[in-house]
Amino acid sequence: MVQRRATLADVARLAGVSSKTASRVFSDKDKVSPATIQAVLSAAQRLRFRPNALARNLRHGGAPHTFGFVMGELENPFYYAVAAGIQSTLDDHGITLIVATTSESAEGEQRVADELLAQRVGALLLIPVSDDQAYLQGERQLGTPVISIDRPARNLIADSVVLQNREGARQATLSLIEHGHRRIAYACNPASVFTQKERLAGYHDALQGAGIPLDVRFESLLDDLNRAPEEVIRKLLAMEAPPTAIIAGNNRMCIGALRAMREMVHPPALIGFDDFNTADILDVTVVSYDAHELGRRAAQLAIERMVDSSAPPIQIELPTYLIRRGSGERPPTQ
Amino acid sequence: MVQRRATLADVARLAGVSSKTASRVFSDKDKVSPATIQAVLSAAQRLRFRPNALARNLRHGGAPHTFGFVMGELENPFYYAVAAGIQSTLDDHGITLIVATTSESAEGEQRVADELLAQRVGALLLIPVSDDQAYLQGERQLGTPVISIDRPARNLIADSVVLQNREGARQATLSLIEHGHRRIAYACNPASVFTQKERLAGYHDALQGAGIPLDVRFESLLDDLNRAPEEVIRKLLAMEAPPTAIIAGNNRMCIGALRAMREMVHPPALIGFDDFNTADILDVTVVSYDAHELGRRAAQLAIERMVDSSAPPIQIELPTYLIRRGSGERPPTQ
DNA sequence: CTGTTAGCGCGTTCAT
DNA sequence: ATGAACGCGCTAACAG
Repeated sequence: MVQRRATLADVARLAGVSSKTASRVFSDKDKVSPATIQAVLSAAQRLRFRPNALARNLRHGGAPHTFGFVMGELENPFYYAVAAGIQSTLDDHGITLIVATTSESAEGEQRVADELLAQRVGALLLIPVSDDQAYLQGERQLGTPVISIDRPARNLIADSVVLQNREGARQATLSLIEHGHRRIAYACNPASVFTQKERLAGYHDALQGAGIPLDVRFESLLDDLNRAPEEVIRKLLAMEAPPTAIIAGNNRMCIGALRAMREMVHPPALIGFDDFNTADILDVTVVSYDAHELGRRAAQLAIERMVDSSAPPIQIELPTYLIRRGSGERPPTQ
Repeated sequence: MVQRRATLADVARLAGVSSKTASRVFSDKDKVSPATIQAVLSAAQRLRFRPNALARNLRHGGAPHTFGFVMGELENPFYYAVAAGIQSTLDDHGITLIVATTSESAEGEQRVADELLAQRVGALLLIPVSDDQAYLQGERQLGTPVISIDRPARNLIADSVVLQNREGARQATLSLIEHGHRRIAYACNPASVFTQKERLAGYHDALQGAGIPLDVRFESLLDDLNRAPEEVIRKLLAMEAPPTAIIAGNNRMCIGALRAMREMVHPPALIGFDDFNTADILDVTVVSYDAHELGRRAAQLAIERMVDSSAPPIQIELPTYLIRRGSGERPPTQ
């Protein structure tokens, strides 16, 4: 039998007090006599009372101590580190984080963001997957902080916390050049997203600075979504005058590269973007960064915006670090 | 300037209709004339109206099309896969998933679970970290489905979806025995959680079945939370008459083992529990399973329970598979 | 320290 | 096809 859920009024009745007094027990504990508190609490327990946050937040005009986080790619460890970073900062401020996830589609993003905003969360953090966040414009103007993580929001004035993608890729490329490479390929997939465009630009910067012409053949495979990462790398290495060094634009591509190079006697040099679990064991040189910090900074920004939502939007850029483990320091094989 | 947020009444006024008519546009679209719909929608847009889910759900007595998921360990890739599995099933049913994360503490679990329930989610999925879920008892009796994932709930009658941990560990151990090992260690940390106890039992089953006595020295390091995984393995291998094979009870321990064995000429055999990203590249034999499926089944169960909450609780067990990649097939070195 | 009144924004009666 | 009034559960304001 589904029994009716107990309300504050029920609890109050059982405890022999007014509903407001009962209410106070769950918020303003201070101003209630100990005896009354006891009576109310035991009544609540008997009735299995659980405060209705919906009603409470409705009354309060929102849920300012709950932040929402929209996460697109559920399978990417990087984003969990971001989530953990957000979490840790919010924990210190007594703010609850609710994460709404989607299966990585533009509509999905908007749907869950709308859902969170409909709950009147105090602030919204998101990793954009759609290329248009205009739908959040109104919300921001109503004072809800919106913070974009990893990529800037598009068609929306919002704060953002991103990586120094361009500089990171430039340094990786430079390091390869210093180790004698001249045929260097950048591989990624998809290539059309912000982070990849930036990294690609950094790669170009370095080549140009060293007077190395772009080899357009190497770019022919960019953004080939139909091909598995491993295969993209194989194709690159099967060219004549193949690259002697490869920069993998993300985690997945890097691991694909490792698979492709598994049985090669003289594998090309490899630098990955994004550190990973076993990179040290596999001696993989990577462009690393503090994903936790990305989340922490975003959360801090959101909290600051709660106080002063009219401040001009800012963009924070976090540094990257080249971690040399061997794979990126191999000299050219020919 | 923080302007007041528009309500349905404001929209109705601007559109020149009653608030109920405006309301219908956002729910019962069918029974409103197209012209009115247009008028209301454009008014809504002008005012940047966003429906207040708090009010709506309050009226409805809950948010049945939103499920909550309590996830403890944010850093464990296994749980992302579970989350993704849940998501994919809920997507098919138009249900939104909100994930509340905790910093892996018992109080954290209860706090976020309470928060979710206070939002009156339709169902609660959780990976227990606390060893007592009695606090959810009342909720389940009120008809909210509670599904426990990876570990059964304790002191709570609830459905659960778990792995065949014991059988998986038994098979791994058996395989090692068949390859000639007799000094086999099981390493994990923490060891006090359900999954590890089960796996340890499976390991014991296999040893006993083969008439191999337990070597208590190998168990002395179980649950040594002060020691990093890598160090636990080092300690094991530094014993006299060390194990010739190791079963790592989870991901972290397995990677720790790989680190510890990195420079060994004749590393012991190794089987890990939980598959991971680069296990194929590192030739690591693992006990694998379908983490996605774990999430999907849990979500299905929750949906079924929404319809019939009085059905007796069931426990689903998902199989594990030994994936032989080399590390587990090495013969004993002495 | 405690009770009364009113209303948060919406949707469910009933009417028309 | 549309509208009026009431109430979901809770708390801010004001008593007392």
